[in-house]
Amino acid sequence: MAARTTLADVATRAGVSVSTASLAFSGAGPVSAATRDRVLSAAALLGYVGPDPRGRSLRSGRSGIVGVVLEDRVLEAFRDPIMIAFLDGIAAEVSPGGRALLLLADVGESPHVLSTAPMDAVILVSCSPATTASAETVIRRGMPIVVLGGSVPAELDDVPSVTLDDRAATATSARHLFALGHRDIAVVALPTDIARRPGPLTDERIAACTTAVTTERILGARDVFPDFTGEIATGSYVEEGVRTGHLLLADPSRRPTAIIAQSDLLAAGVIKAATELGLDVPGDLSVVGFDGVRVDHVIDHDLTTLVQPAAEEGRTAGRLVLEQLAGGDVESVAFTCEFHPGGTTAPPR
Amino acid sequence: MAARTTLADVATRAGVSVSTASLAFSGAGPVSAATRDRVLSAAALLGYVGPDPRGRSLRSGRSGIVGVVLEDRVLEAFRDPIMIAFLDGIAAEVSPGGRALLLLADVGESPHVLSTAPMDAVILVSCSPATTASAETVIRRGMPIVVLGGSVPAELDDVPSVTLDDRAATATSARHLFALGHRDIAVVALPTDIARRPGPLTDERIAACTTAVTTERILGARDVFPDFTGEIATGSYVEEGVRTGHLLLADPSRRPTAIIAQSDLLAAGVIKAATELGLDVPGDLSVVGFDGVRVDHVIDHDLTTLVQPAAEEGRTAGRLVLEQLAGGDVESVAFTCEFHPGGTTAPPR
DNA sequence: CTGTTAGCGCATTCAA
DNA sequence: TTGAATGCGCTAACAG
Repeated sequence: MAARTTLADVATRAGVSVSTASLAFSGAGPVSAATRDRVLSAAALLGYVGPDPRGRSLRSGRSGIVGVVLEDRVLEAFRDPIMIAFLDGIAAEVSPGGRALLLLADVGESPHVLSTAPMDAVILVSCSPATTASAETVIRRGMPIVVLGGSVPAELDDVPSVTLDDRAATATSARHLFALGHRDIAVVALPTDIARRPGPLTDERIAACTTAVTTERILGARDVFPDFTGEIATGSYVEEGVRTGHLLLADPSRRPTAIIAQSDLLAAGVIKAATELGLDVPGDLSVVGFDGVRVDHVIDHDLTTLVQPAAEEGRTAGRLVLEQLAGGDVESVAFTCEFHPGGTTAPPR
Repeated sequence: MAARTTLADVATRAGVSVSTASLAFSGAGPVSAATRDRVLSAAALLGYVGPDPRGRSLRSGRSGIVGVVLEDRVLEAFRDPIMIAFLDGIAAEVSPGGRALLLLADVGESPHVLSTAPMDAVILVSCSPATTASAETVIRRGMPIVVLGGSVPAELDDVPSVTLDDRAATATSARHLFALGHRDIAVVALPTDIARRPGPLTDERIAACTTAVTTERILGARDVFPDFTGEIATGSYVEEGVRTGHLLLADPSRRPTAIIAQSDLLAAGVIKAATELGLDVPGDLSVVGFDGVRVDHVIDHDLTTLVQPAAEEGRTAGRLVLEQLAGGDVESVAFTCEFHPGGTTAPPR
């Protein structure tokens, strides 16, 4: 590994000073076309690709990197298309500035990276108390933070965030079911704690819930149906919808007429479970989802759901980061879900 | 934004020299427990999180970042679970060392990042000629590279890679179909060029194919069936399988008895198309896939397919990177697919 | 328009 | 076991 050629080498070769060479590359200052050409061709000759980011970032104080913190490991996090849409939105907003995304997945496993990784700012995606703890590290580093995804944990109240009207939105779909005549519903909930323990959705579990999104969506259902049963899933996966669906639908004598699933993947799973049990959706069972992810590959229904503008949320999170990096003051942004009445809800038999 | 506290501040506060403070943090050198404690508590007092990565990386020459280059933008790239598995494998291998992944998606759009992003090494995932062009930049930067995913484009022959026996594997599933008695098959191919143009799979298109994976898998089918028709998909998506499936199955008089899909998602789509046309799989049509991704949410079949060890490939790519960073010489690794005989193939009617 | 001068924050020599 | 000095590669002031 030969010694890397540096800007100084290029400058010498071109017969100019280092600072001039620097300006020639950054294009920031006034450099005559002739000198720039000389510098650039000298660089080409020496195989110099451009200023070393290490020196540059030490000097400028900027790395051009935006960290994206995910609670889960990659494999789990990206099973839910909503995550991919978030990330895509962030990338779309941030990349044009020449910035790149540092993926910090499963941060609970190695919290150390948060204090050692070179970044200019951080976006916390769908965080729970587990990640908010490590978020303090980031704050101490003096870096801008934005929280993205669903509701914001109370601990991060003062951090700019991109949120969703989880409660109101869920209440909308609940009212839709109520208006259709449903009185006996069940909820398939997202995880309520970091351990992702499954189990019946009891008042105790609800009270102990540490995941803001889950709580809010439960409250939205409560706003319309004061009383309902439910099951807690271990994550937003189709097979968890199938599992919980079977639990809720197995006993015909205690079978709800409608199920509110807290994600589209869970809803798709519930519908599959219902079909397996010989139930017709929406004839025998109404199902609503949440997210507005397209699940038509999975089920042959047009799912009644709440569409969240995931890509737009991602972009907004990116924008809030950029604005903070530009020195601006930033306000949280709240998005609204749009109710999509599909073909999976109908009056109860 | 107050001036950041530096290691020097901490050292002063602790009444030691900067170098001692440095040692106290890195733990590399001999420091008495007493002094280390003094340094650490001084740091805590000042809210010092740890050495600034900028200074550290300039000095050490290492950023602790591994770049992952994806051809597509995030939204498209991660629609295929195989990509997620790759990334998860890479992260699993690389994270324990405190390293993080820099996601460089849709690099064609902003090739500049490749020469400006702080990285120690780069993994090119499923690259085509489009990305190999920009790979030269990385090579000129003197950074280790590993190519991951499918077959390697000829241009990157000399770069260490993690490959798959695409051709031999496809030949295996083709022989399976042949042994069942199929003589009239069709292929649903992955994109053949960067533009992802769809269309019939003609000899011209095959000859002009710039995607190594696609070519290899076509050749594998050719090894058994010298002659077949086919359609080119615009990507590894279920709906593309549906679309191409309809094209291939619409005309009953020219309907193949079996379809080789170059990915499981495409295969799932083909099966959906067949079902929509009232065909029974495998009764009226046999279908094989490729990848070994679990698509049982999408179709109610146990897909006959070729299982590639995606997570293992990702891990290996990560390992090859780490070994190169450690100064080691590295050999390419070739993986083998395992044929999984599922329930979507049977003798033709 | 170009050159000179200073560090950015840290890890690593080498001495003490 | 600790401290003093040095420079990693670059950019931003300022002076010319």
